[in-house]
Amino acid sequence: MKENIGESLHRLMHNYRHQIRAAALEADIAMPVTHIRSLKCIDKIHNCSAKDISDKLSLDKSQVTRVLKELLTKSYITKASNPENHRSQLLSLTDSGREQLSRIMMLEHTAVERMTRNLTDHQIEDFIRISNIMISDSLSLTECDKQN
Amino acid sequence: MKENIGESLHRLMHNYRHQIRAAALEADIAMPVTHIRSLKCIDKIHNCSAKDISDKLSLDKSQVTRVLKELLTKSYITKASNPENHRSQLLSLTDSGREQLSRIMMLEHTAVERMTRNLTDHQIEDFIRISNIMISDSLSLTECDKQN
DNA sequence: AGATTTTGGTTGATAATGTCAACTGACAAA
DNA sequence: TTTGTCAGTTGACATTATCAACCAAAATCT
Repeated sequence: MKENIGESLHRLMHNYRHQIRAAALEADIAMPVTHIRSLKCIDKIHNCSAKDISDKLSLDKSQVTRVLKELLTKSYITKASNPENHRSQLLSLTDSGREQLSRIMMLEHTAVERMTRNLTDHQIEDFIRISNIMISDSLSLTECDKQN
Repeated sequence: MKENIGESLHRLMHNYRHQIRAAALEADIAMPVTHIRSLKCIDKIHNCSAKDISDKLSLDKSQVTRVLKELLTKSYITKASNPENHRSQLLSLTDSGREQLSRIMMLEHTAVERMTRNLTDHQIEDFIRISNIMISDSLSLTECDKQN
């Protein structure tokens, strides 16, 4: 039974991305999922840094650098140097970024709503809880990885 | 709460792949996850065709063609023309493919075992059941897509 | 203080995965 | 026989992931 977890994950992931992407296209918003996730992260974390994104989203630092570069050129975010620490940088959404994000959030919400329409709130909570247990179990094994 | 499903999925997926890949590397088996999944599919489905793989794994046909080509050159599988239908092809594992797969399955098993070590069997079943509901819910919305 | 290490971020290179459209040959329906 | 569908292939490209080398700021050590 356990052996099926991998396949379930793959298929679920695939469908989830597909939903999000399709919804975005329908609304004439063309943005890769990674960019969306990054925007959300910047919105959520006050004075967010690239490191924060890399940590929260499990993305490689280099990937983050590139995503941020694109978000910058599209003027969805701004980058300010941190007076407290000149290594890091303070990221924040511009008005247009915030606006874009809120449109995306609505789309995502309806997509998730569809995907979960046959689930009870209880099941959804279970699902997230179980996911988080598995995530932290995997992480506790890779703590030797200084990467990311 | 529901909004977190996406992030949970991403992180879980990322960690799962990482585990599998790390385990494979440790055992000197270098094979992309998609190839592994395809091998498993061919092993599971008797007289498997490329279409079967595309369907079961939610992979694009073109992706499947390329994966099969590589598996062929590595002699993990064989391709025979179907006497019943000259459009499709019968895929099957070679001895070396079968051997490789069984080694991988052991690795994956321990990886999954680790990831789920703090979960009860009941929780795992729940997780898979809920996943499958979400998958079929998404699929029922994209049935207009003739692609894949 | 000066030397060393760590940290946050950047760049380059490349692998793996996903998506789309055009195309072939075999088959099916009309 | 024409037309349409199906399984698979190919080309082109976008997105995501991984790794190593690198820089400058900051923390640590001695």
